[in-house]
Amino acid sequence: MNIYDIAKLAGVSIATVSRVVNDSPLVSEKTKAKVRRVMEENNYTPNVFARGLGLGTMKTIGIVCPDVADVYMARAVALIEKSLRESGYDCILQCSGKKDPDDARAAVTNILNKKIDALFLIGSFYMLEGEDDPDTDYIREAAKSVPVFLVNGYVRGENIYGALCDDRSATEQAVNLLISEGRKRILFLYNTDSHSLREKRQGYFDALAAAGLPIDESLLFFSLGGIEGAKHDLLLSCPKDIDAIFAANDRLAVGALKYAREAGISVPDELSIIGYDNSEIAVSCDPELTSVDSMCETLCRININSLRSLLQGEVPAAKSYTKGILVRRASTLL
Amino acid sequence: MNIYDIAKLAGVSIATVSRVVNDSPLVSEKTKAKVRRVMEENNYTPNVFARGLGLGTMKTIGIVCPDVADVYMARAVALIEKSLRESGYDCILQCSGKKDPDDARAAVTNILNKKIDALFLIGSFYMLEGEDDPDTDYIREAAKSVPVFLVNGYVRGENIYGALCDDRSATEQAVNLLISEGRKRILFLYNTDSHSLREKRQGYFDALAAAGLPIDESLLFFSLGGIEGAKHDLLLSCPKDIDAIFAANDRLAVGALKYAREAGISVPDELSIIGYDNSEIAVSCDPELTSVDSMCETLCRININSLRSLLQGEVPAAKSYTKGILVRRASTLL
DNA sequence: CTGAAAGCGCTAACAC
DNA sequence: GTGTTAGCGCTTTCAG
Repeated sequence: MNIYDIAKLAGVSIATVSRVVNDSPLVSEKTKAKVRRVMEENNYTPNVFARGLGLGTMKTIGIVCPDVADVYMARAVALIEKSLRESGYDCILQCSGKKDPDDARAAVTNILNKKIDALFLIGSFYMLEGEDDPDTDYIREAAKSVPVFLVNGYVRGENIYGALCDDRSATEQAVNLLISEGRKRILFLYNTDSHSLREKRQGYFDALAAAGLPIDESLLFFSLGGIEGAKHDLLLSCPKDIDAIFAANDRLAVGALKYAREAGISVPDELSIIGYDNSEIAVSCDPELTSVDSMCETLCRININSLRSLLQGEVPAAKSYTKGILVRRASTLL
Repeated sequence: MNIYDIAKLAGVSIATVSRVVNDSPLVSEKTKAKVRRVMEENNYTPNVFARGLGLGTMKTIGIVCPDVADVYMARAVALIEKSLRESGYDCILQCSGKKDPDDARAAVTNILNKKIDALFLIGSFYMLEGEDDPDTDYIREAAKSVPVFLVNGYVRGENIYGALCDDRSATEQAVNLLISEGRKRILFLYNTDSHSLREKRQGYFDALAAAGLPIDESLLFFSLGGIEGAKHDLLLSCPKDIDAIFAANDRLAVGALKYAREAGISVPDELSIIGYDNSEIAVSCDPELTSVDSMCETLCRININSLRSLLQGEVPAAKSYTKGILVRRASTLL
């Protein structure tokens, strides 16, 4: 059932049917009604490919992220998908993997071929070494064909928009809290090297410096493998004299909590722990963990609004910030 | 830059270019190389819409689920996306919402218009009252145009495939464990009414019956609102004489754990708790919870394999089962 | 307000 | 091996 069939059945030309489909004001209400009836009777829907060919768009947006199974990204995808669907867009999702930046490039190249109308990149992973890193040139390249939106990231370039959580100051704030509780030997626990991580580390340094505390490289603790991995690694080689842990994500923080339990260290009396992301596992554990909310939804929303502005011919800000919020729970003292 | 441009630049006809694009054996290696070079120099990629129009497919598969922000579905989407990408398919994702079955219908209708090559439905939500529920007719309707695959679900019909976790027997097994530990007043804690839930409830009844324990309607405890909600509701009105809780998902189980902590009930000494889904929060809490692994990945994989078989002209089984696995941890006694 | 006809860029049957 | 050409189903001038 195509536009010709409908035209024939309705006794009009295909041009008229097309106009009805697109709700053009150039058609009389009468013929509109007639054509609509025929379309419904045959439950006709226009062929999206043909439509795409003619129009050059199928109203889809591309979402690329390292891994949807990650709760943070899943939340972002869910929100973006929902919002953009309300504006009539479908979403093509592509997970690019968490390791190799080259895979990111391949993913972007691939999804661009789908002639999407906009591209969302989720996670600071795509930011690499900073806003001007030449390794992100593929993003600038992509931006030549569609607007690109970074959720918790920004890359300088024409037609590129991004929103960032100020991880640096949020971390500084979190570490300040620990310091204000009298903590002096604060472990920085992390498991990746992303832009976001570097910002957190810097915030950690900032807080220490402001308090006149020494920066001790041995307090930067790297551990892969999630909850179990962190627990295991800490049991193996955590410096014994620490009195607090700032973890770059909640999974690590829970691992730290389990380490403390197993090592017979009481939390928060002997050891304070702060996590990051304010995810469900931060409230599943016991004691519940203080955690920094990295404002995933807010970042998504900023980008979505930028896209909406763009569609209306307005020019949105290229780069926006939001503050992380420290959500305080039992595992810090005060 | 289209096929005509490339043809001109390479000094061949568009047919030849098309053949090169599709790696047809009918072209000499020499001209193939020449055309390829021109394509690369201009980094030409064929227009997917035109291709779709001619071929009737753009090699995309549709994934519909109630909510990707849910960890279970996120895992499923991640796996399906990854596997099918390896086979050259892109994925369109659409979240249909968790409440209204009509939204599911709308989502399916919408995504079908995209001329997808297959449809995945994630979650037993879509199964409604059973395999033959007329309210799932829209799925049978969809199956007339593309094969439909249900992850943890099945609907009887031509061209419909599904894989289910045997939630009934897994639950029975879990409740049996509780009974074998001497528990007699076992609360059944739940928050939805899906096919899967009904199976769990039945498994719960089975275990009680087999052990000669009475079925007490007051032990069926409904609670919305996740961890906090469950804790709150239990504090308010949990029967005082229970000695175990079987929770239909880990979130509820953790809520139960928090309830016990707050009510001063020791786990597992006075109260055993078993969760469902074997998710990360079941190992974030303390004590870690025994939980049933509902085999999300396995169910996805079965469906993916069915699709692959179908593409090769084989006829896969319409309905498959997998067993849930009881993962035992500290919160049960033995 | 409506219709005729020229694309949109590609595939595939058919010639050579 | 390669080229010609007729669609695929829709949008959009351009006429009327």
